[in-house]
Amino acid sequence: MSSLPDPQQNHLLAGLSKADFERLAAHLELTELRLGDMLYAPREQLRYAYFPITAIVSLHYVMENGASTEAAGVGNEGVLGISLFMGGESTPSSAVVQTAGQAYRLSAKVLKDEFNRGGAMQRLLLRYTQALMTQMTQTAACNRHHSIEQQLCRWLLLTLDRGASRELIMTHGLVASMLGVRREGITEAAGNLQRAGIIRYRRGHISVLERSGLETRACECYQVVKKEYARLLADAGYTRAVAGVPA
Amino acid sequence: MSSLPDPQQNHLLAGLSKADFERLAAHLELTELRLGDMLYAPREQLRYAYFPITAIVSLHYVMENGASTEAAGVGNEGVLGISLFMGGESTPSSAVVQTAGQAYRLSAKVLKDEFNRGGAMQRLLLRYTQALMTQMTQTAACNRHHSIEQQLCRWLLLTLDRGASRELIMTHGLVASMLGVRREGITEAAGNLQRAGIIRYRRGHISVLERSGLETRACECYQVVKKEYARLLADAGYTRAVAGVPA
DNA sequence: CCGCCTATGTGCGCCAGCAGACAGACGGCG
DNA sequence: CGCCGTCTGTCTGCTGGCGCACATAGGCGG
Repeated sequence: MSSLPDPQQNHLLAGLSKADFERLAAHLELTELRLGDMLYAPREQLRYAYFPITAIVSLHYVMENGASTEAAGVGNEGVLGISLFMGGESTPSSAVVQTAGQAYRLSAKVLKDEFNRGGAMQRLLLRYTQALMTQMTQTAACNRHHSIEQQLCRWLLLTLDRGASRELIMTHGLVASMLGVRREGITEAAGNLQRAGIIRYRRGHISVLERSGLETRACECYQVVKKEYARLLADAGYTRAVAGVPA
Repeated sequence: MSSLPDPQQNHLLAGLSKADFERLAAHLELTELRLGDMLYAPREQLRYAYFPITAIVSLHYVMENGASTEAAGVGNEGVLGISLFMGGESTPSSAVVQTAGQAYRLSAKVLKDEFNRGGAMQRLLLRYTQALMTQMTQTAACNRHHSIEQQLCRWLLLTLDRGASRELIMTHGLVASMLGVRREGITEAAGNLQRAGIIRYRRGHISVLERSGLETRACECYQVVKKEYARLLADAGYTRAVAGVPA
């Protein structure tokens, strides 16, 4: 049998003391998340919280006419199932797997009990939630004011920061549905980036060749979100994981 | 001397038990918020939390080039200063008074202490925060997909729900900066609504004549946000205050 | 009552991104 | 190896909202 991944590759779990972590460890169940899986449907009562290890999940809202937009993404820096401890138990938005991979899950009850102890886990979860709110605010502003190319760069950078490999398994159409734009818009923006030598792609794969090029072309939103995650989760191993955060 | 407004006009304060409320009451200070006051600047350490009574405050992000967008608004259903108990102590966005009025404020320390008691106040504040996140998500989606007129309708409705009078003290330019669009865009949308008899306005004032007209023209985002507030804050007097929430 | 500041109306030209329609190309599978 | 579904490239409009530049009009302060 293959060895299990270290749960502490998830920054929130890594931010716990040995004692806190071990209390939870026995309850963690490894799950494989496949591309496109819907972890939470709108208004559905949550049964588990998920701590991604290599998977990346997108929180997004789907409108009545089918159009959708991502409000935030969650990778190994965070957790899915905020509403369990916030008290709502569900949300109007859904959570869909954007990059297949592994995650540890915890039953709703265990997470809530741990939160209600009021210790380190509560503190980490709340700080993480605040970081998530920053990301949502920034997404709202970015949707309003920035070009598709800028947003694509921001999105790729955030995805890389979540520990994805340089080669994303991702079609233009899928990226488009994340950003809430047309597939053709992504094809065009990606074409520009490829011509500039910043990325390369082929049918369902996008490889980042020059991260710095993305940073140049991304809007300020990327840095704002990144810095805020670093500030709020400094003690959760985030700055260690994401190198080069300026003071 | 004039009598002070009842702090429990704020739904969060109204959701507390007598004992909980009275513990806080002694610390509440009435403040007058003037149009345009900046309660919190970006990255500034917060000193007070504010519980609006008649004032309405906008949480928004200002970009480097000066463009801005509101991510959410806060009125008597909520509180300003989330980051105090979430742990960040500040945010990258700012809080600016959108409708002048009164609010009670509480020092950062008192709020944090109360939150850390882990009682009803904690529960209310967290549920409120989740509602705020819903609003942010919806704003992100709305910014992407809906027309200026739809957004204007949504915005007016949310403002009315916060207990504003039918006559808002508000210029087109101010509304435009909230929604993050051009002033001319608001002039045009407002012109349409006025021609349809739904609103009337004159230099710096907007009166709502026919609320139902706004509801017809608003996008789904309004209902989603409204229902989610009602669901999450049912015990905070929200459903009492906002009549007609469908099951 | 006058003057001035600020809000509102409106008319450009412009462009990003939309909608829809294909053509071609890749690549997994039988 | 060949097929076919899916992904990508590219057209042709079209339109909502932008940026800019004014004209006009309220209404407050003096």
